[in-house]
Amino acid sequence: MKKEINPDTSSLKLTTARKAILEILHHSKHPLSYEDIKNSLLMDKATFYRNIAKFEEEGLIDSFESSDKKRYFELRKSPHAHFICKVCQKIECMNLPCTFEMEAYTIENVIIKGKCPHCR
Amino acid sequence: MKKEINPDTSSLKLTTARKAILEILHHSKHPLSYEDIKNSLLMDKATFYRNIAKFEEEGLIDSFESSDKKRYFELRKSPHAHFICKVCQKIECMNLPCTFEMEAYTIENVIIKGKCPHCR
DNA sequence: GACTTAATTGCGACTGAGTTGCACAAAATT
DNA sequence: AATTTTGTGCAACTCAGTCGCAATTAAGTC
Ligand SMILES: [Mn+2]
Ligand SMILES: [Mn+2]
Ligand SMILES: [Zn+2]
Ligand SMILES: [Zn+2]
Repeated sequence: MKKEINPDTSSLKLTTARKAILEILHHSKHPLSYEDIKNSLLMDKATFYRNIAKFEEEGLIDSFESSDKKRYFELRKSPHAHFICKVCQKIECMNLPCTFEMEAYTIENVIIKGKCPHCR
Repeated sequence: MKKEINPDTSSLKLTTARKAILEILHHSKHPLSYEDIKNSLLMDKATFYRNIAKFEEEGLIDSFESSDKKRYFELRKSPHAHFICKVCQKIECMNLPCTFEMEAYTIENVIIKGKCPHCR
């Protein structure tokens, strides 16, 4: 029997490396960078980034760049904005709907930067 | 007579390099990266980035990172969000107020990513 | 104007997150 | 089992941005 991550749409094999990445993202309350998790990973960083790219193509995860020049990854869930503190760099998932009146645009990602309650 | 960029708060000398950067930013309708303007600049890129850092300390300009891993700069004006198209990478200043209910947070920057009217 | 000095600059070397080429390994297909 | 496709480790690479340092320049004082 073929083991796949998303049998309906995907042709990705469910490898040890992929399971490890998805497992870690699954257990995190906020987006993570490669730096954040490299010590928990046995795979090479090229493998990590290549799998991240595949996951993103499949719509399994989302990512964005922070002000620290790193990319942050999380499993795709219901759309929500992210807050990045410019002082402590902490990233938080914000569960406010924040609708914009931008008819002609497709919004995929909202990032709010500023100072968190601790840092201001 | 002392020539300063912002006589009240700044100790920055008004050099040719600084005038050139501010002049270019002043005439742009949207944020620019170093890449965007390097051909119009005579200064070294180290000089450019060092001056950008000073301007930012002084609150003269704002910046943010796009998905293309470049930083974009613009003169500080009335607060507004930016839209970045994930397909064509075009950056637009959005003049919608978009208020969030985030009492304890200080919002300095809002970036919306998605697909622009042309690309979706 | 000429003199002084701290701020600014150009240059080249460096950094570090992310990417790529390639040969080898593991699945899947026949 | 042989072939084809997909995934992996390793090392080399890319490229926006940074840094150390010696040379230059803006601005204050005479
Ligand atoms: Mn989130
Ligand atoms: Mn703007
Ligand atoms: Zn903070
Ligand atoms: Zn577009």
